[in-house]
Amino acid sequence: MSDQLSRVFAALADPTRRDMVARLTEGDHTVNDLAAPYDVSLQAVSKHLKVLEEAGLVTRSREAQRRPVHLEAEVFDLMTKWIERYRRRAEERFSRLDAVLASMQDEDPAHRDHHDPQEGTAS
Amino acid sequence: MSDQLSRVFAALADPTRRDMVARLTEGDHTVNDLAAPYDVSLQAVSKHLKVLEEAGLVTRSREAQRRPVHLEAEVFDLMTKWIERYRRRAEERFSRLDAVLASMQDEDPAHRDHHDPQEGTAS
DNA sequence: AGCGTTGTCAACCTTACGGTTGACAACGGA
DNA sequence: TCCGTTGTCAACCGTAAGGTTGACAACGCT
Repeated sequence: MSDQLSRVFAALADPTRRDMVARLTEGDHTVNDLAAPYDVSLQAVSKHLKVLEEAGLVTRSREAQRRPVHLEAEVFDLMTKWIERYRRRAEERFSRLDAVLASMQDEDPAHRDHHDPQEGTAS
Repeated sequence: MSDQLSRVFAALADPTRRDMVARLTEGDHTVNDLAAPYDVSLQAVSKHLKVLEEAGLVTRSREAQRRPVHLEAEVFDLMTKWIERYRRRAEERFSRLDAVLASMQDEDPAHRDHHDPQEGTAS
C-alpha cells in the first residue's frame, strides 16, 4: 500500500469513509461532529480520519481543543487522471474494433486486410 | 464490502490489479498471459481476477481450455460519477466561500447568514 | 488413451483492517 | 485549580486480504 493512488482508492473503499468525505464537501467538521451519524466509537472515527489523512484526502488543523477536518479535493484529480487515461484507451480500442468490423462489411469477404493494430506498450 | 462501489474502489487499491486493468485496455488476455509480468504464482493472479470480476470490472468467457479476460470499462462510470459529484460540491462550496469573503469585505462584518446546507445521503 | 497446457479450488499462513475498551493529553471555563 | 469537553494513543480481538503449495478438472493434441 505504498503509493498514494493505492491509498486513495483504499480509503474510499469504505462506505463510512466515503460518507465522511461526502459530508466534508459541505465544509469543515470537528471529529465529534463527523462521528455523530455513525454507530461506532469516536476512536473508530478517529482511525478513519487517519486513513483519509494518510491518503491526502483530508487535513487536520488545531483550534483550541478542537481539531477541524478539512477536505483536500485536489486529490480527486489523481484518481480521475488514472481512470480517464485507461477509459480513453479502452474506448480507442473499441473505435479500432468498430473500424475493422466496418471494413469487413464493406469489402469483399474473400481476402480481408489484416489490420493488426499496433500494440501500445503497456504503461 | 457489500456495495459495488466499495468493491470497485477496493479492487483498484491494489497496484497489481490496476496494472492488469491497464493492460486489458489494450485488449483481452488469457490468465497466463496476464500473469507473465508479475512475480507471483498463477493462483494469486487467478484470485486477483476474481476480485476484479466480483467488482464488475472484468468478465471471463471460455474458449477451449483458455479463459480470455475482458475489461468492462463501463464500471469506471460508477466511480467517475461519485467522484465528480463530490468534487463539484466541494468546488461550489469554494465559490460560496469566495462570495462570503467578498461580501465580508464589502459589508459590515457584524452578523452573517448561517447557510446550514442539506445533508446529501451518500449511497 | 495418455499427456501437456491452462486455470481453478481448497487449505493454510501471515499481515492488515475495522472495531472495541481504557488511559490520558490538551484546552476552555467555572 | 479543578472539571468537562475533545480527541488521540495503545492494546487487544475477529475477520478478511494476499500470498503460498498441492490437487485436480477441462480441454487439445498426438
